[in-house]
Amino acid sequence: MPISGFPEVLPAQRFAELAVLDRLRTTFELHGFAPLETPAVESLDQLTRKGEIEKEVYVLRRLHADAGDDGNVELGLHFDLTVPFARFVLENAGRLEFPFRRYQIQKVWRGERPQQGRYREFTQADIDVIARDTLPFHHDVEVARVMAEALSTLDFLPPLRLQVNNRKLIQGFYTGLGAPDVAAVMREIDKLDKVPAEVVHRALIGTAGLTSEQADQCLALAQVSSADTSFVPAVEALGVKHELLAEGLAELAAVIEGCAGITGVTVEADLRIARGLDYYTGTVFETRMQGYESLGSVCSGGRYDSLASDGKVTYPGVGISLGVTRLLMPLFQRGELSTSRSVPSAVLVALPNEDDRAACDAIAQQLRARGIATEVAATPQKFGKQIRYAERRGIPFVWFPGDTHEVKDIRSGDQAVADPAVWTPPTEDLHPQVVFTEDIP
RNA sequence: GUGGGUGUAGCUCAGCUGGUAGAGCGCUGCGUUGUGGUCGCAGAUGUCGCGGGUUCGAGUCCCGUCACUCACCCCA
Repeated sequence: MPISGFPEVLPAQRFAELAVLDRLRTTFELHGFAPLETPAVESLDQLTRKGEIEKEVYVLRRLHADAGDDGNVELGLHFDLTVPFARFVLENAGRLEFPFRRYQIQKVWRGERPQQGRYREFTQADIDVIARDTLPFHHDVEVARVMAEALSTLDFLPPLRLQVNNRKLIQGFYTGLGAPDVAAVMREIDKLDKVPAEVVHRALIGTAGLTSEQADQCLALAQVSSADTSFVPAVEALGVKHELLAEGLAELAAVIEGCAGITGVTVEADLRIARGLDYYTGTVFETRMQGYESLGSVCSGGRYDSLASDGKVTYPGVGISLGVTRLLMPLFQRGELSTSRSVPSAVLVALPNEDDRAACDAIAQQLRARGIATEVAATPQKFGKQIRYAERRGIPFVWFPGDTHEVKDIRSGDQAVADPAVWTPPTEDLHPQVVFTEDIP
């Protein structure tokens, strides 16, 4: 049994995961994002630079470390890809062309207690755009759009909703309303997922120091959501006025408009999204998967104006991070996502006799040369056994060598004469196909 | 870190107030002597998580421990 929180991915599942990674990569690169890989290990200084001691970091240590030579450089495994990226940007600022756009798909580690959808080792796929001094707002739109497009290529997943909000908008709203502690209001509003509105209402009065009317207003704002820009008049109707609010509204509207026309993924403004107390300063993202709401967000991010700074120059950025493991493992566990077969082979060449192995290998080579994944039967068992071997693994075709070759589609039972120099399986059988099975009775 | 739940065959689980360990699925073989799936017949597999205690006797009761799992916290 694998160690809890360190998922083990079986072949059929791994095919699905690789398909996801391929599509993400393709989309990211189509939009000009450059690949980057940073080390799994960073100095503890770097990892905790933002004072985020909250995150449980796995530290790295040699089993046989010399007692005397304690080399007091403390190392840890990275817990996300944004912090290492910020370090990378600062170190390479002189060599980079800004705005710098990169994608990064890597494992990260967090020493938390694992549970459904929460792992200690998992894969994240991040895209970020970072600039020197100032980063034009249209990159917020770009990042949202690229991730939404990437997600829409994952057509075998349950429906996804990319929910967008803007910290300026809610901050401006709460400030314009006269809230004494804006951060406290956000913290309480963030609990609306799990706590009934009445409880949040009481907390807004008790903990965040609002009047009952102000609390009503905050809850009213949190209820606003729309997949188009109709949220703008809805917010304005609440009657609160503030410069930041107006700015945030305009930005959020721009993101929603910029994502218009994307199909397969719902992109909507949802004014309850707050993203805790992170480094986000404007646009914020969260993503939920239908039927898997309890997982929380599977893809989050936002605008951070001051994540990276060397004291003189500040590098503002905007990014979004997809939790590939969180997205896929729960689907695997419920048996809703799998692959048409557990091996790459599209063809099994039957082996009549051990003496025929060389001839069978030659047939396999002919097929492989044309891109058809092929294996030769391991032992010259009865053909019934060899067919069953293929069936168990989901291999769709069994090849019978002879004076006239024959190939059998073991799903239909159809068998026909074939020439290894020209025969090709249907395109959909060439590679394992990712399949989403609605639900199992 | 805090608080619940669960550990029995490869998998899903049953096993009552203690009395020598079970089902379904899967697996292997045969029927079907070189073309699978259906069907029939036969067969194999367990340190009952681990350690201790109570008892004539513990899968069952008690204590400890480990693992898994769920919730809180936090988040992908």
